[in-house]
Amino acid sequence: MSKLEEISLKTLVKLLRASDSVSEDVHKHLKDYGLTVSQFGVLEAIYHLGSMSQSDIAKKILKSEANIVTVIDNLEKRGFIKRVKNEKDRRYINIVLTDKGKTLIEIIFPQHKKIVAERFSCLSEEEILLLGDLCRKLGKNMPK
Amino acid sequence: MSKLEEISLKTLVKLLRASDSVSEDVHKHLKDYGLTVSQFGVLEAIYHLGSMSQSDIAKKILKSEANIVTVIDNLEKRGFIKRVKNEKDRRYINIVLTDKGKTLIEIIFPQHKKIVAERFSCLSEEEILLLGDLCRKLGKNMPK
DNA sequence: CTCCAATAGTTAGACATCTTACTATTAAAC
DNA sequence: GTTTAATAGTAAGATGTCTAACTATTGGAG
Repeated sequence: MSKLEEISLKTLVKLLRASDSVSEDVHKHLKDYGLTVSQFGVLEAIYHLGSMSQSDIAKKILKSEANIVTVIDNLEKRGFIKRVKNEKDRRYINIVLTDKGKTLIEIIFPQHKKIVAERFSCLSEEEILLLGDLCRKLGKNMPK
Repeated sequence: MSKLEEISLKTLVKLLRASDSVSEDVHKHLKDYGLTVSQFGVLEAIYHLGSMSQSDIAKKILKSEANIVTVIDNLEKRGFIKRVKNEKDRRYINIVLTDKGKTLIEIIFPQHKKIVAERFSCLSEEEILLLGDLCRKLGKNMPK
């Protein structure tokens, strides 16, 4: 086995495990609010970026269109978001945060920030930046 | 928002996206063989480490005990592994690779290595090692 | 020795997500 | 303009995974 293949394989395992472990830790508290990771992703996206269509959301949180329908359905049932038809192009539906949804995300997000920072505190600031940089190089369609 | 919180959040997003993107790319070819990622993980684990119990496998591939039962069921149905009762401690079941399973993994694994190395080729050797190191620091129960 | 706690595995039921096929709407080609 | 292709969203069905409750087996405390 070539050396590059070997270190790539080992790094793959570490990357996937680190990602799993971090994701589990930082999303655990969502259960207290009955939210899935995807539901939180939707609320967070429209809270920070404003209302957008379902397909935009799908791209944003990397889930299939069909799945987003279910996620939005469930958030809508609980009154955290609402669907608003776009009158200019009636194919589009804008997903809008309700007051109830805004209240919720404003409770959860500060906790989330703290938990994430805590989880990354085993790395120095330089290491966190470096890790982000390497992930950006490795990923596709990455945020800046 | 504190600076450390901010860079931690951004790095979290990059880590999860990179991991998703890489995982999708390097596991795509498994569908050609009708294998799920978990099924491949089981075959690969017992191919390289020898037969082990279901609970060992669960720890190894980071899935729940209950899920491993299903994964093993499906691999067994297709004749890639078999269950062998451990006679010394009858609570344990050893999962053993069959000849058919060995043939399969010996076809898939070399392809897998190549695909992974190819996927990491946007990074230099030093960067891959560095990424692995940072992930190891960040994760829990990480391989060396 | 007996009983209790821990461990390995299984089953049932729930849920998130995926793929595929479908409808509705818009844009583009001719 | 009419037809055709592309896009947004939905519905149906399948699958992978989870939690919780259960059985079987083993080890340890008294």
